[in-house]
Amino acid sequence: MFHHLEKSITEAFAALLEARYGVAIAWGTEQPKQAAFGELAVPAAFQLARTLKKPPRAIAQEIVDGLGAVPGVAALEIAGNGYINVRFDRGSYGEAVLRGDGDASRSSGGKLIVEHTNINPNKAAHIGHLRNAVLGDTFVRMLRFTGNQVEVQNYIDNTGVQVADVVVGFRFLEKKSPAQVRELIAGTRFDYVCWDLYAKVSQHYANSEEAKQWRARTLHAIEANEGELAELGHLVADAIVRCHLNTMWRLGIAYDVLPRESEILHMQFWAKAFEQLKERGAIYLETEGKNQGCWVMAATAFKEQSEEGDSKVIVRSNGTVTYVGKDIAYQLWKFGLLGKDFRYRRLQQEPYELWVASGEGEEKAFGRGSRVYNVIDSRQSYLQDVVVAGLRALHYEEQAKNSIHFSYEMVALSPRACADLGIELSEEDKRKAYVEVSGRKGLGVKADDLLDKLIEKAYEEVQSRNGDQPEDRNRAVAEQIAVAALRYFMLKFTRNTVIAFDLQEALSFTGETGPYLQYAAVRASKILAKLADRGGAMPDFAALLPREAFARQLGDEELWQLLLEASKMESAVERAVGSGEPSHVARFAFQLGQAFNTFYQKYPVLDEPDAERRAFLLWMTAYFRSQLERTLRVLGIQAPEYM
RNA sequence: GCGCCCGUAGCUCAGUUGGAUAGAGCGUCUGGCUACGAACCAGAAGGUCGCAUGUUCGAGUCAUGCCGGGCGCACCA
Repeated sequence: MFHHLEKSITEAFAALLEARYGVAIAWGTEQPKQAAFGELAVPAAFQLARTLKKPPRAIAQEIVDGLGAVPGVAALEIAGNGYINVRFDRGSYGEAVLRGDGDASRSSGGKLIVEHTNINPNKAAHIGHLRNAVLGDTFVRMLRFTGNQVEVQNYIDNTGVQVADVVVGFRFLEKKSPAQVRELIAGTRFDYVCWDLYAKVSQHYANSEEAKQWRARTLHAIEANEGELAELGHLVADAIVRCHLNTMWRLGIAYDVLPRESEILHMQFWAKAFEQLKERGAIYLETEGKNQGCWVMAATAFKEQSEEGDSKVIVRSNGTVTYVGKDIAYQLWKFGLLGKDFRYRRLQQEPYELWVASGEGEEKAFGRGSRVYNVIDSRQSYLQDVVVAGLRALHYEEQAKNSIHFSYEMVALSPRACADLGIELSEEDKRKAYVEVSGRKGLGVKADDLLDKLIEKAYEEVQSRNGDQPEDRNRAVAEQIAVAALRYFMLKFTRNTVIAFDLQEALSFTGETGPYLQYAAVRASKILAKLADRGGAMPDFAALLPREAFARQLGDEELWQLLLEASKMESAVERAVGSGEPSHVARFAFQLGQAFNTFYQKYPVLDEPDAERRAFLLWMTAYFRSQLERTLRVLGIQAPEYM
């Protein structure tokens, strides 16, 4: 509701400023520093003071006089040096919230594509991957909440070096046949087995020339899709993808489609992109220097300052394409610009509808987005710049502008967390503020381990408070709490903050955490449940609470502030979409939880003797619960029935 | 060397695109369960917003320069 009224007030101001001063820009509104100043502050007079050469206060007075009555506004006050503070008409505001004004989400233009997760399918997912997936999934939920059509893609690099490394481990170090690997897949935590094997292989490379040849051979076999090595590659990648999908689904994370590197390769996506790039002069064949014989893109395309002859290799001198080249082809496909498409087959084992790219199968309308968000960590910003430059060099200016690198900083481990996890650190690492996770060194926290640990801890808590409930029910609640704790922890930091992962902090259920939010929602539900227990029915709020009743009840300053906070949910999500910051939704959710807990503490709803007040407090409770649950849903957190 | 990011309370972090008296969680200290469940609430202590210039009515926020830290800058992905 808040954003609804805010918008109409902003428009009223803008119309007046336009008519009176010929200023076309709609000055934004702000939150007053103190709640006592009112609900909105308009600083327009400050900006106008410069051009009009008049004191801001005098201008503010002119604006207020000229504006007259604005619907929904009780008073306009001039404060400080020239702020115009707006006070809402509380009665009509309450009535409008009850009616549900402004709750409907608007829909916008074309389809948005969000690509996230993108984990190499060669080992278990770790906390770094979790940040990517949770950020991406939450952003998707935010976009959908604000009425956008969104397609979620999870790109699978099933033919890359990392998969090859694990195949090398199975085939050459452990001498395993495809049949034996199949047994491992069926009988073990296969992603965990590969986690260890990958670290072992990486170590082996350091002192073995022979191993490096194994790698080259394996990579070639996988790319050509021939022989036992290629078979092993498929086995490993497909099995690990399934593990990743399971891990992510535990957190409520789902995808629409899995484009795969193998199809990009075998369906000649690159060849098509290569034609375009050559044709339009986006890349050229280098004839001299260190990159002689390579097709390169000039650095001037993607760098502000670049040295003479500086360039990025797209096609190697041996004719093979680099990762960036493939990524350009893939990005073109996402916008429907490639002139080629995948076929798809449905993955039957998944609990939701999911399609995977395939050489043959059904045609589907995936891709063809109007805007593309790539959730990729900030270390790859250079490569993302090159991809965008590729589009620009092909004269796809519009699509280049709509290619958004949704970047985030890495998750590292605090030295204390390493100690907690029994990870040995070098003297150098111990002195650092944090230590980078490394799959090659096997250094990190597996996503499922962390989740299991959280569930175990949550279960103890739930069990101690709800010993009378059936065990499986408590178990389900514990899982919801663990997911909330984990997701909230990943979301509470802004994207460009390096998270120094601390196990003890991540395991905490008190303070600014997911469970805190769930607890507020549970408390709200409990009041309403208790009402039913005592034989009371939910009143007809519309009949009991006319505008005058709202005006009376909301005369209580504290209750007014609480209602105001709850009604800001929609505008909080919209602002967060605008700034591209899921953490803003998380932060709002926490404030909302705090507001409800204050309400809960101060106003005993069911014991309220006055009939109108009781109805009002009950309505507030129901409204709070609804807003809390809606916000949690955007964060991908469930509200348990009890906890 | 070049590019990007960061430096705010003891610790971990916010700060709504330049606005009014810089906030939260954790930790510390004090108080609150005869319950709509205390995974909570109320309160206290805690700040030279890295340093220095500048821009203007106004700077944690913008510019420049330093200091300190991180990450990139492959014919790897």
